[in-house]
Amino acid sequence: MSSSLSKTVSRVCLIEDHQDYRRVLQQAINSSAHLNCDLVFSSIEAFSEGARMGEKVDVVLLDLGLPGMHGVEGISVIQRRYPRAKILVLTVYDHKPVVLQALAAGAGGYLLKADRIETILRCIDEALDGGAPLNSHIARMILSTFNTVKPEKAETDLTDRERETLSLLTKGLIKKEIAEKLGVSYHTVDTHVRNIYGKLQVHNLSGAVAKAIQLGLS
Amino acid sequence: MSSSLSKTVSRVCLIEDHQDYRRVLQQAINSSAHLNCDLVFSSIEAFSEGARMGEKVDVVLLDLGLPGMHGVEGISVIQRRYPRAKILVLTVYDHKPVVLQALAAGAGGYLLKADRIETILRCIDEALDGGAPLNSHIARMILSTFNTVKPEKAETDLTDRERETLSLLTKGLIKKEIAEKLGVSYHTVDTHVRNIYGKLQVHNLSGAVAKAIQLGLS
DNA sequence: GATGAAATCCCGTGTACGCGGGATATGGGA
DNA sequence: TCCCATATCCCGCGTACACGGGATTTCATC
Repeated sequence: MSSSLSKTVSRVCLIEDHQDYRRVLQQAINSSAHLNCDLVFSSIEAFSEGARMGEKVDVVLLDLGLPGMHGVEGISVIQRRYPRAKILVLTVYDHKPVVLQALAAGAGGYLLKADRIETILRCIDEALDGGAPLNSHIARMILSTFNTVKPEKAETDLTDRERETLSLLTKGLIKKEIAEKLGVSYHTVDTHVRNIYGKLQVHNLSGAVAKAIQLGLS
Repeated sequence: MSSSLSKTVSRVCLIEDHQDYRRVLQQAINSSAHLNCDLVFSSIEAFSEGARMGEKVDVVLLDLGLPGMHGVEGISVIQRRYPRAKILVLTVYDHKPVVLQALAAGAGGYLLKADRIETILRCIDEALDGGAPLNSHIARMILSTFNTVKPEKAETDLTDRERETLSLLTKGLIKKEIAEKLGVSYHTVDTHVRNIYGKLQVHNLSGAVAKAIQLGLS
């Protein structure tokens, strides 16, 4: 019904190694009147060879788990080739580190293969409309990174002075500097640090600093 | 068609000061067979008086811009009263600080009043289903906070070996242990660490570990 | 084949740290 | 009132670290 609106047809690029899924998705996209998908690749390497700069591409659907270069690294490759395209990750991976890496790399959305085809099409439209489509569970995962600033306070029964000392350690100060800053002797700081070791179950500064930051005590 | 499924009816609480919008929304929710909305308030204060602990409430739709206590602070009030309820912000505010504050406070989703009523109903279902419904533009805003976390990748030009060494340092290992783990001599590790100091512009292990974790090199 | 970056190895010196032992003072709770 | 956690201070020993000098090998790129 909208073939006359050829000006508003958006072009989708698909990078996916599973032949069957790729074909189904491509057909579904092409059956959408305002979408066109004639650029399909099965790896980042194939994309690098086949995709030409300056082509009009609006949305790239990118699988992670590809043979060869992993998708997360591929995001920057795609961005260089198609600076104006929205890159939507479409994968089975729902593990936090991967998700956050992909988003940090510049993904404009994150969908899961468990999503229905119609949902994916709707998300493409959402991306074209300036949005950032996210699978519900991915969205929840992202929100959880905002709340989890205070995860476990059970182990964190440090005293005020210990907390203060630890905070300065995470800034790279040495004990002597901390002593001066807090207006106490080196030995005091040393004792605090020892107590911190006991409570955090570490036995050197590196470990204490690592735990401190990971527990959000910085 | 599902009034017989009364067991699966979910209860929605609505906190909104605009009378008209509140009424329209309440009616729309109640016209949904599996949703029920008989708890409506026009401010956090009214909510505090009227809402009783222990009530079955699955979703709270919360306006920000309320008279009296601002919605963002209200989130924790609601959480204390209904610890198991999902709190969905529904407002006109789309400014980044407000959004991030609300999410950090524990909001389980963020919708805009510009969204259509049907969209809002769908988002309620999404929240009930364990998801985190976000308005497209809000989602995009959140993603943008991930991209801007990577300002200086110029400093992060560590070699593979240096990265590996740094990673083990963040686990609390000492140089000797790292040497054994990597199958090299202590001196090699020592050199790597020196180079890391130069590249990260620190001069002790604590500082290196702190920078590593903060830059996401762990 | 030269260049250079990366990874590997080594020595020596001075300093900071880890930890074993202490001690004193304060303040709140049993 | 006594006890205990907290915060403060001190000594000494052995070890790990920081940093100044070196060096060789590999490997890709020019």
